[in-house]
Amino acid sequence: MPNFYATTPIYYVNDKPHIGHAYTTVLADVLTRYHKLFGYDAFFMTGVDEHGQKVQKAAAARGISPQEHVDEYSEHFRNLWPKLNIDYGYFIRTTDDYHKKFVRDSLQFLFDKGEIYSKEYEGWYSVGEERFFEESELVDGKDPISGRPVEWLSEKNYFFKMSSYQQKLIDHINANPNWILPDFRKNEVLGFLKKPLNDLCISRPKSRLSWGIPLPFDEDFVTYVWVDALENYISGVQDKKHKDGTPLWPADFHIIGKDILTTHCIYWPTIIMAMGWELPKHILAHGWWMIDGSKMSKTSGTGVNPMDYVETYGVDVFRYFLIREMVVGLDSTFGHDSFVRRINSDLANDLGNGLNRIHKLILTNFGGKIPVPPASAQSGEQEKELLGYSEKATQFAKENMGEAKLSLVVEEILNSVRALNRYLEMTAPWKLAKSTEQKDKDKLATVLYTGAEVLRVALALLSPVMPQKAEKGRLMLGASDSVLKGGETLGEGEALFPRIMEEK
RNA sequence: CGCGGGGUAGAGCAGUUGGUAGCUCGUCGGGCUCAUAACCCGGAGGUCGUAGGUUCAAGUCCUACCCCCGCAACCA
Repeated sequence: MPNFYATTPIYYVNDKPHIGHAYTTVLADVLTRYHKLFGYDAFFMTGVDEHGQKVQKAAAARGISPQEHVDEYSEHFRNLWPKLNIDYGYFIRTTDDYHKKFVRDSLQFLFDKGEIYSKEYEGWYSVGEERFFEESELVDGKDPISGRPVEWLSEKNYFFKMSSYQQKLIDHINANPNWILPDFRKNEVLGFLKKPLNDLCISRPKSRLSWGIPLPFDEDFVTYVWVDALENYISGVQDKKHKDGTPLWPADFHIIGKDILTTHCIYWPTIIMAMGWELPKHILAHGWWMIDGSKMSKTSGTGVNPMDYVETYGVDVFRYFLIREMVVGLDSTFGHDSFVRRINSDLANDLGNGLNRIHKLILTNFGGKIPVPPASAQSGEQEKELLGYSEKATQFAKENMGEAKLSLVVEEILNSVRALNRYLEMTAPWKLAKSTEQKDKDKLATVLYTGAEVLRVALALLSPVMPQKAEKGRLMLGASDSVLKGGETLGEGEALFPRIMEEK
């Protein structure tokens, strides 16, 4: 049994969950479910990043400890995932003790190995923003964000010798052209690596930031984000194994948004190299959701709120839209009209309606039992052609889930459903039903059986995207898990995907 | 010369290794009546941002330019 381990980023616990988090996690979930469907021992991990300045500040403002704050806020994410039908294997929190130990051990290892050194950092520091700015970033000599004055400050910090792994990283990328997906992101990273890499500042003095993991070799400092956050991918599964006993790491996929490409394709791999670990097999960077043409903003609460759609129209339909609409890698738009159009056209008109057609025809003509097809069934030209669509979709799904071309996979599945609707038009079972001739009766049984089979396959292939709806559809067909059996009794008929009706 | 993405029918988008330009919606006409005002057939509508180049052949490769957008080192 082949194995599969994927990760989402760990989300910053202080953030309010939005469509970005939802999409990344749904994508990971769907990918994982596809691998399960095709016989993999598949697992994915998500979680939250709980340290840092914003948490420290937010907790202070609420008059509670940072730990109390993150205990409460981490639930925002943990509670969201069931609502989105997310079936994660493990949820990691960076304040978990085993994680902190893992991070401290690795920092000590790097320090002992000479990969970490300290130096005085000098720069323009903004007290308001609590960070340094480059000379070039300043606006009129002031903090470009708040406009407040900055002061020249000197501060000791610890640095990771990232620069010494630059060439090794470039070599690895060139030797593994599918390591970073999609392709143009790989080029972007290579472009970035043309310039000399700096070393990476991995600490903050406790005086500035106390809410973090203390450096094992200097307790006056805490580690700053990179090592802490990125190592979750390994620390979270260090004691876990695939069913065949192999460890989960290295991951098959890191699924990330394009904004954190550099952290995952440069910082993280160089840390891994320094630690002597194995590199992840693929890093998949997706695009952003635009809301009505503008970039999603977590601060401006204006316009469409995609998360409301889960509540209003249902989870599975929401998941379908995300997966069908976004070409993995590129940006997409979340718009009300396109949502309604997509759902009505693909799911209500084609799939749901097609299912009802078959259901009703079997109900009235065969007393609600799947007709037993005569021997000639499926050997007719029309049947072969129709079933060809199902086979093509199955094949396409197997081949393309590896590169996560899910929008195309879904489109291919829908093609088989559209073919079914055409097939019904050509064979006109409602006319066959009126005939008394045996050959027409045989054909009728064949048509309805074949039609039901195509739907069964389509629903099975869509189950990673729409787990609940696919299951309901399967029950409607009375189909057992793998095969459609003649003689099985249909389930209750219902509009699986109600058409979204709106007054205009 | 910072980096990257996009510019394809009225709208929104696909277009793998170059070989008659597709999909969904909308629109016009027709059909069917099993079905969720659904479904099926046909039509109209595109000089694939601009200008060159390579090639027997380019939306698809090369060059230059124009327009829109994002990123520029912790917003998926």
